[in-house]
Amino acid sequence: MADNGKKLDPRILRTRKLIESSFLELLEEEDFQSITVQDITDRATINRSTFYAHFDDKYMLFDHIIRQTFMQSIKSKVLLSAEFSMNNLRSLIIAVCDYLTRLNWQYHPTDLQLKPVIETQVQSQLYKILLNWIKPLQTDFENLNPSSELTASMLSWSIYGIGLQCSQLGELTSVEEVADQALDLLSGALFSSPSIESLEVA
Amino acid sequence: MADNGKKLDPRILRTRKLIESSFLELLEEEDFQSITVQDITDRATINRSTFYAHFDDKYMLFDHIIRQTFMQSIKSKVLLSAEFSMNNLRSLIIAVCDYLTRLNWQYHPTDLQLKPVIETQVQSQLYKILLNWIKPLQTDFENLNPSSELTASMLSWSIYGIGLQCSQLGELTSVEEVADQALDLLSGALFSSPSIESLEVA
DNA sequence: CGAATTATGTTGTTAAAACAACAAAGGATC
DNA sequence: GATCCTTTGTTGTTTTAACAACATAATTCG
Repeated sequence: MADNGKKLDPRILRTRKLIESSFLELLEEEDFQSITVQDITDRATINRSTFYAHFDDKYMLFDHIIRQTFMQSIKSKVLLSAEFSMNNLRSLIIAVCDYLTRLNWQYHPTDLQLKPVIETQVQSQLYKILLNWIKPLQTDFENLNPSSELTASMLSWSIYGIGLQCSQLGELTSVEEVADQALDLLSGALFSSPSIESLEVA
Repeated sequence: MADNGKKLDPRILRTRKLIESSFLELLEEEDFQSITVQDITDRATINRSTFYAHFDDKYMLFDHIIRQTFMQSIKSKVLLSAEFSMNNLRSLIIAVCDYLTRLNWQYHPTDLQLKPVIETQVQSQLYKILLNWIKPLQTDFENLNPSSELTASMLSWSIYGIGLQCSQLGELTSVEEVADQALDLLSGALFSSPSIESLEVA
């Protein structure tokens, strides 16, 4: 999605992968704050200054990691090239719940400042996915309300909220159950929209 | 032993390790002849021409790998810094048998031309080890017969022969049993030597 | 056999990583 | 608060790896 078309030097790819995997390993061992850039580069067997040629700092690295792991996780469970449908929306919701639940288990709750980073990345990626789904439906009815952008924005935040709720409930409630309840609410809102009212559940 | 005291560039170490591990992986999947330099460098995520900056060709790489894995295996089972004794000699014989037996299982018998490479490396490494053990014993009796060099040479070839025998017998015979039989023969020969006749079994 | 493909080894140029050294910010300790 | 020590981020230079292009074996295959 944000992939550069250029052929990247293999050394760049290797170095980035080394940084990413080292960082992910370290995150499972200790909390974010106590990890130094030197720790990361030591494990990656690269020079510290090389790190700064790829990332501004460890916060930017975390930002990148969240975007990457999120998209990776979503791609394995949802067909992003697909069209907008209640079934696809359901898959997306469940995938987001899964991802955020895993994060909740994995990272120490001491790293409170990481939440906004996760929030921003997850929401903005969801927005892009949803807009790609919704946009084609609206081409025949240009300039109608609500706009694709507004719908995508509201949906992305809703789904993020669902995922957050899900991750806080933990394993107590079934993810599918929560997703279906949320879908009921969303369908009511969506079917009042003139451009996507033809999408009743099959 | 043959380690260079210089601090090597981390990139060199990383590249070599990548080449070595890729090559070892490929050797478990297919036979030596069918492996190309490109195959190795593809898996190692390095450029083909970089390979030639480190090794002349894949034969030299194999040579290096044998030396490396042999010494690694021996070091884990025998104290190379120790002095010459029947017990240490026994450990060494068993370690060589183990190594050659594993090789026999691991590599395809189609690669017949690899045997001389293995032979040369194993024998020459054994020679170095034995000479380091024997040399100190002879300092008091310089220029006596047989020389340390001759003793080390004969012993190294003997042990290589034992290992070869062992690897051909396979799992049928106990390695320890073969080693003890060989030790009986060797002790007879060694105790006629004036410089190491004081080494009777404890 | 002869042509086509594939693998090998080499070279000169370009891009990336290593390194050392630095100033400055942050934390810990007394 | 002053001091020490660690971490951060930056810079200029050197070394290594990538790349492309080439000539030349070695294989495959019609």
